[in-house]
Formats: sequence, structure tokens, C-alpha cells
Amino acid sequence: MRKPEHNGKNNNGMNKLRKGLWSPEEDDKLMNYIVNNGQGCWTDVARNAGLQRCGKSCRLRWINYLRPDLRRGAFSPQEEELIIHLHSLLGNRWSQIAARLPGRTDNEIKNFWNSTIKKRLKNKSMSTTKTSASPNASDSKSHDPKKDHNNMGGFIPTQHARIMPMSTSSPSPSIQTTIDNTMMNNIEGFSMHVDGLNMQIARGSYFNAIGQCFDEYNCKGFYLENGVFGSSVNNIGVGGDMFVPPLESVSTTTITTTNNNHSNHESVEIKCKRETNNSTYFEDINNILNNCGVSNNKRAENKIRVENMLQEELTIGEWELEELMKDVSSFPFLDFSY
DNA sequence: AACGCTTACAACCGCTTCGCT
DNA sequence: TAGCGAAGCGGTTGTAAGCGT
Repeated sequence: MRKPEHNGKNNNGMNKLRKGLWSPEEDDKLMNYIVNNGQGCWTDVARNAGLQRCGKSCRLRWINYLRPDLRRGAFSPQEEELIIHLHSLLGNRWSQIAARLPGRTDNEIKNFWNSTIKKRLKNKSMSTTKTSASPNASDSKSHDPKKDHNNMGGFIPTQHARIMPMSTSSPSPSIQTTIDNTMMNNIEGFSMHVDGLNMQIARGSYFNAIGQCFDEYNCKGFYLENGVFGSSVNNIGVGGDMFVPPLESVSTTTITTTNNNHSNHESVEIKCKRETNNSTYFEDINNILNNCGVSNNKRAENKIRVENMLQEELTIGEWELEELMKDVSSFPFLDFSY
């Protein structure tokens, strides 16, 4: 991390582009600008938003941190497994891996891989090397990736595929404020517990700020039923085949919200449409917008913009997995030598 | 409490790709 | 087709925070 520079001028007093950490004020400026005006050319975004940042820096900040559809918090064991599996197929194509993990950025996955998974698997491979004299030890050069993902050491088996409430790291102060201020609503009689960017609805369903919903009892979360983490609850991870869906199947389910003001009490009616695969996918765009300094008459317009943006971002990233699957051998499986 | 080491991750850098003229 | 600017991508760096001594 880098220290924020406290002014935008260099030694000569000339205007200079800022570098380093983003301040909450900068985040707010960028967030407000994009919500109101859309993305467009990033150079223009930087200039028009009043930021002394280069467009590239603004783009990165938006993509990796400010985007409202980001899923923050620790990676779940299911996500870990999926990342490993995808990495075995794709190598360091982080953007393509990220395209299969809605709400996760390539940068986040890359960091997670380099700091955690790589190390963990390396330790595991060293320990298995020590025990490779065992008659059952497999030849690392001839192992079958399709089987091997069931034997990834160091990972929590996901036979119990209950989706846990997503823990949170430390979101930007400005975003934290945005979420905290907006999540204390009652939704159709469900009491909600706010935990950073994640909400727990009473009766054991969880959904985070971008709206992925997980039902603690039925385990019918967006990911599970769409097969991202497996074909069924008891068939994931150890003993089950990892199923990687085509990106097209990761569809958004629009949530309709209406706000009624009743003496400072804002009730939110949520209709959650169930679409293909019975996936439940909340999107409370209003919650995102309510605290971006957006006036009421612009809110509806912005809602449509954000919805379009989210839809675009979920559908972009068509990639050639099927093509790659034809030649899996061209990708090193769990190769940590680079 | 102070120090040094490790970890996690935000952000930058440089290269490639894409789209427009 | 060449040239240019913007966007996208992966590798790398730097540092706050955590941890052990």
C-alpha cells in the first residue's frame, strides 16, 4: 500500500497527478461521477470528476474496489477450489478466471493466488513428496486433472457445502458508510443483521451487498444452483466433480424495489424473481444509490444505468474455456514453478 | 513496549490489444 | 495500412497490519 500524497502538486507547484492510496473523498468523487454519468472515457472521468488521477488509476480503482457488484470478504473454500481448478486449466489468465467468479476481480484472485493458494499447495506438494514412497502415491507428471481436483490437499472438504456468511475485510471507509447507512431496513418481515457488506436475513438466508442470496437451510444459493461450485450440495469437492458453467448461465435476477415513506420508516418491498435453475439473486440497486448523494429524481435513471452496467459486466468476458478444454494438456496443472 | 519478520492486498508499471481515423 | 489513444491484462512493488520474540 502506498501513502496518499496530500496535495496534487509537485515540487514546482505544477499540477501533478496523484499516486498512491485513494482517500475516501476521492472514492466519493469517482463513485458519484460514475453513478451519475456512467463510465465513458476514463481520462474524461478523471478530469470531469475533479480527480487529480490518471484515467488508468480511476479505472483500476473502480474495477477493483468501487464497483457496486463486488463481493468483498474472504474467499470461501468453494471459491478456492474453483480458482485452483480454473487455474489448472487457464494458467495465469486472471481476468478469465475472474469472469467465472462473479463479484471477484482479477487482481483480487491474483493476489489471493500468490499470497495464499500457491503457498498452501506448495507446502502440500512438499509434504506429499515426502510420502511419495507410498505405493499409492500418484505420479505427479501423469496425474489426471479431472481426478486430481478431488485431492487438493490443504483445502477444506466441501462435502458440507453450506454457504457461510461471507466475512468482510476492510472496505473503503466511504463504501462502508454507504452500506452501513442503507442496510438497516426491514424487508417483508425479515429482520436483517448487517455485517459489513453482508446482510443476514432472519431464518438463515444470507445475501451480500451485491445481492447474492444464500439460503442456510436449503443451500440454494446463486452459485450452488447454477453449478458454479458444484452440481449439488453433496456432490462437491471430495468425491464430486467440479462443474464449471458456461458464463452465459450466470444471469442476473432483477429485484424490484419500491420505497414507501411512512414516518421515517422506509419499507422495502422486494420481489425476488426466480429464474432459470431456481437461482435467487437479489439486487437492491436502490441501496447502492441511496447514499451516493444522488437526488431522488435522478435515482430511477441511475438505477437503470447501474443495472445495465452490472448486466454488462456479468455478460462480458466470453471466453474460450470450451476451446481450452480441448487441449487441457497444454496447461500445467498445479504447476508452481512460475 | 519495541523491534523485526511475515502476510495481505491496493496500486503502479509496462506491455499488448482494440478501435478509430 | 499506419498511427494513435484508450482499455485491458499480468507482473511487480510497497506498505499497513498482524504476529512472534
